[in-house]
Amino acid sequence: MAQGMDKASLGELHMLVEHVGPLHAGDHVFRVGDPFEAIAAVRAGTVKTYIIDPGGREHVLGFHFPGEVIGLDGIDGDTYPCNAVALDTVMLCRFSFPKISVLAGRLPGLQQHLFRLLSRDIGRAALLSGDWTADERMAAFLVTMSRRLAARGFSADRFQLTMARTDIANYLRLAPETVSRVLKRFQSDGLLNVDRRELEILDQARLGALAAPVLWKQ
Amino acid sequence: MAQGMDKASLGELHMLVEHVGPLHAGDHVFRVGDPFEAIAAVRAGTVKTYIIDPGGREHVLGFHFPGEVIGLDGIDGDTYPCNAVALDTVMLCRFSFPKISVLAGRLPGLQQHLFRLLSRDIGRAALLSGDWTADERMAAFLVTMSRRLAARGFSADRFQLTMARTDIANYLRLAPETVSRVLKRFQSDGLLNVDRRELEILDQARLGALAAPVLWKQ
DNA sequence: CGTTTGTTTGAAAGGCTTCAACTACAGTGG
DNA sequence: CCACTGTAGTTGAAGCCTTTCAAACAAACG
Repeated sequence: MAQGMDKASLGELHMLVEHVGPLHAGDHVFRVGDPFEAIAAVRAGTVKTYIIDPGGREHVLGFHFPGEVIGLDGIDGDTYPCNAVALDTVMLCRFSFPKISVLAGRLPGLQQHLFRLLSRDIGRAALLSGDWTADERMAAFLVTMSRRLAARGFSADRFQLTMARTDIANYLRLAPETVSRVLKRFQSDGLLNVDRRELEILDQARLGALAAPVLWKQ
Repeated sequence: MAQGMDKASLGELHMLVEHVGPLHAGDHVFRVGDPFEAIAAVRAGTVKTYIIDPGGREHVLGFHFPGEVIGLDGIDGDTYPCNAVALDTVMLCRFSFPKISVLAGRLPGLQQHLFRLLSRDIGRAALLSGDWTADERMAAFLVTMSRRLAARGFSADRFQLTMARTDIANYLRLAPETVSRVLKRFQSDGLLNVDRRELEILDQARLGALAAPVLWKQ
């Protein structure tokens, strides 16, 4: 959150940061309809955002790793439009939105940063759209996760699938059975090793090639 | 663009508006890689935004009708990430983004309006995602188009499909043949009449019911 | 009037889902 | 420590929807 801002500005930012946590698996950060008051940055753990449609089916909107921001889609409205739940042990920083919004009026750097965060999310949603094959979706999911974790200092080749297969399926708009089958085939093709929720990517190059049609924009 | 703003503010806004047009079918508003300088509001006609993937396939990102804003996704970066082309005779208002951005720092109402515009687009992209059937997609497309046109004073029941079948197909991630077949079936089911690009919705209720699973969020 | 582009129609093929059953694991209480 | 129970994950077979391929057709344009 510190880009184009001087030290004094950062000082002001610290004034409106509230540290939250630890939350445990299953704890909710916010729920649909909760009054929108703050956005939050994940400091540790994984947060899943999702909605339940009228038919009772769950749609996973995204997974959020350390360094990433949740709650941005609440800005257009006075309540959160989705649920956010911790998948493991989670630490957060809450930023009061009214306060940050006022501050943004005085700090062009902050305003621009917020504009950019919002604008970026418009594009990110496009990952899901498109009629990709199950293989392409899964590869793109794994490559994206690997990159995002690596950007935060974690291993790009070994990490945990902190979410259930069902969550992955709901995120990728696939049946859980398909997720299972694709992962198995990827393993027998030597692309990766997967044991329960432990994942090791063996061939980033080939996996990236599979994901390429989906990720060419990023 | 006038919400929570007083007359003096509106006066300032008029200072940075530039009227553009008329553009004719096939004329581009901007192209991928053009320097991002402005957002634009459609005053008349239809604008299609799209990208060409490395395989040469066109992906239609959206259609934009009078009263709607294009170019927002350029904010995160210094060039436009997509192409915008006129589908018929188009009139535009250009808003210089650097200027509007500075002004937003002084007008909290404008800043909030921009935040909301951006935030809303994050959600809108979700229309495409989801693994809906061809019928559901087409119904949602027609209902959404009808509503948006009606919101601007046009007829909700009779309007022109200003875009080609191929464009609709690329937008809905369907084959053009499927678009053709679905429209034909809708017609023989008494949902609508379609003659070339002229469309009349005969049964908004049933069409809305078909689209409901896709549109329940809006 | 011929050519090009866009649209429609038909038949076959493919990929994912659905349904059903089975397996593995974690937590619980005996 | 071990059986038990419930949840999560895996595996197999059948079915369905959309795509693909191919061709006919219509409209627009020179």
